[in-house]
Amino acid sequence: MKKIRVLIIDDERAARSEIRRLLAGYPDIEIAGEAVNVDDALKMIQEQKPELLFLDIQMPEKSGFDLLESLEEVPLVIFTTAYDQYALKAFEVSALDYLVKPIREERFEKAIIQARQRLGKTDPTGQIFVKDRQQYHFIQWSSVHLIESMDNYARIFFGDKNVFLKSSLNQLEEKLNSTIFFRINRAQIINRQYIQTITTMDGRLKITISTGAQLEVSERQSAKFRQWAAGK
DNA sequence: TTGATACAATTAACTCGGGG
DNA sequence: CCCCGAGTTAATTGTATCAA
Repeated sequence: MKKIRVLIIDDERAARSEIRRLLAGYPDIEIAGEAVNVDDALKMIQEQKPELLFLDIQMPEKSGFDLLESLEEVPLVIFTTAYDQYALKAFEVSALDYLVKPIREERFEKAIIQARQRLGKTDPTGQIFVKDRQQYHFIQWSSVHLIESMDNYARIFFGDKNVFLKSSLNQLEEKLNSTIFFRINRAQIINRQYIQTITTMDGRLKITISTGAQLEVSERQSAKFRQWAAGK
């Protein structure tokens, strides 16, 4: 069985060893390391590429949220916090799970089971963590149907929401899985899994995505799009 | 020192028309 | 359907500026 590699991030020694102790009962989980602050965690994540984080939210200097925001690829996250669930709800974060300290064993097991399930489902696109105004979002790339350029930023549409990301379309295009995402013109990237209909009006391709939005593919990209669509 | 904002320069992408 | 060229548009990047 493939082991799940986890990283424990907490400024308090006691909290880290508590998680270590709880994890001892799970042979399929391997502790890739411990970090005591966000900067250390950043380094370790880049080196170790853990699949799961146990992340404390409140830490001196930078918070757990700050850490996630600065990551290009965000692993699964189980927040560990002294806040109660209701206080956390205020953040509107939809994490894999929250564990409120002190952590009960049954509760911990539940979280682990969820993590196993999520890791079992292969999600090829991964997720990002974005703050938009007062809201934090975990965004699965697979849930993103449209990305539009807005000045130097990108507006990412997912579900019925959208957020700004401090990144240009070019940068996103490079990093995104090109088998799923396609640049239909210089201002828009679409997720091809959300394409509903493709029509052609005097040579121009028009795509309707599942939100009902009608998008025009530029002439140049139309040619590439045909190739790409044929490629699969 | 950082971060946000503004503007100008660059350049890729765009449209349109004309031919294979 | 595809390619080419000329002229236009706008996304992106770099530089400057100002506030915290």
